[in-house]
Amino acid sequence: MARPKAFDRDAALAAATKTFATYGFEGTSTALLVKSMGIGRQSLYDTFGDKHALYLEALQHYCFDSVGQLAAALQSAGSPLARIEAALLGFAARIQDDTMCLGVGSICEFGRRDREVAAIGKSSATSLQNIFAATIQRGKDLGEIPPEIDPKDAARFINATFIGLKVMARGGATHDDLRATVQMALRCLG
Amino acid sequence: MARPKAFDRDAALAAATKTFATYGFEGTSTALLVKSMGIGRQSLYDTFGDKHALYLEALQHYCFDSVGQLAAALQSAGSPLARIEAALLGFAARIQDDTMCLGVGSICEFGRRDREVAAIGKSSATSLQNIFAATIQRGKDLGEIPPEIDPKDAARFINATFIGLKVMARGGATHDDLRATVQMALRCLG
DNA sequence: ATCTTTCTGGAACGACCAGTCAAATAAAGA
DNA sequence: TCTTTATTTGACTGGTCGTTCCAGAAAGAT
Repeated sequence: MARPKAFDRDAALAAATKTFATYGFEGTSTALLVKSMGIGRQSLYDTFGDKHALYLEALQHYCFDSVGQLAAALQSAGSPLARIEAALLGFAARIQDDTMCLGVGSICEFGRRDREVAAIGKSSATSLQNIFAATIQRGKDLGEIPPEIDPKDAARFINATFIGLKVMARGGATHDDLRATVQMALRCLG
Repeated sequence: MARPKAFDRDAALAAATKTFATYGFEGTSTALLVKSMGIGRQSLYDTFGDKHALYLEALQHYCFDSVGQLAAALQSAGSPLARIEAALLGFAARIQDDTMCLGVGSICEFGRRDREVAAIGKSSATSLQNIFAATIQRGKDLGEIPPEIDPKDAARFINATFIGLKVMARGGATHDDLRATVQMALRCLG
């Protein structure tokens, strides 16, 4: 073994994630990445491959983390409806410092052109909707949510509203606007 | 007066709009614009200024048209709820040929960094939500929508879901998925 | 038909892009 | 301490970016 890396790989990846989330893939130059990650150019290429590979890894990592955090928030004890409300609002609040949700950003920027990006997006959307569906099922079991609601449809709908919230937050919507929107969405489940 | 332009300005602008909607601002090169618009390089710069000015004009035009079309669809006679459903589905269906809604795309790509882009987005979102609110008010008057619904909140919520639908369509959601999602959203108003 | 004004198309510009190379540096093992 | 191996640093590459210049072509006005 020889000289170890002088930077924290995870921290560098997190910085890249934030930069990509703010400026998009095409809007982020390698010079900006090098600067925001605080590492040398060659270190970037040695450690992460190239710009596209770095983007994929950032996206993968971001989606995995986000779904995990939302799962934790949704699966904790308490009223399922209240959990959903808190999870959506908590997440949307993080957008407001001018960074987009990288998952939504990647879909908007690439659509289905980039197969790898699309696969990550599709897979994490499925995971997230499964978690929403489980929470909704729990709400049905508890009698909070009426039995005629199909958990899969409702989960997809909640995800759609969630995406809309993130875009609105990116556009500068106030926290009050977001909260009122979430409360309207939850009416459907009540 | 001298030689008239050999191309249709509106058609060229429409082509640019489609290209921007597909690849985003940063993802669209002037070479691609020249090709997709079917005009010469110099004609582009003489007629539209520069790439950014062309983007702004395309965005403005697109938002104006879209809001107008949605207004027409929403204000036509018939059940307000059915009008909303048809308007949302009709619009989302147009996304599927791998072009994004340019309005949503611009917010996702730029956030609030570009003041002019943000202003267009904000203004057309307000217009659209006013139209939704009027339609919802009409639904209340007709007794289709319960009186405790606040039209402004409901309109913002419908817009959020609408944005989510467009992103999902861009990501490859099926028409059935979109329809089920719209129907869930309309439950909130019923 | 000629003039004048505009449009057109191709070549060219400097700036910046993503990515590479090689010399210099630093840490671990002998 | 000396070798080995990896990381770092910064200069550098070919290519593409948005934009402009220029010469030629075309159509209304005279």
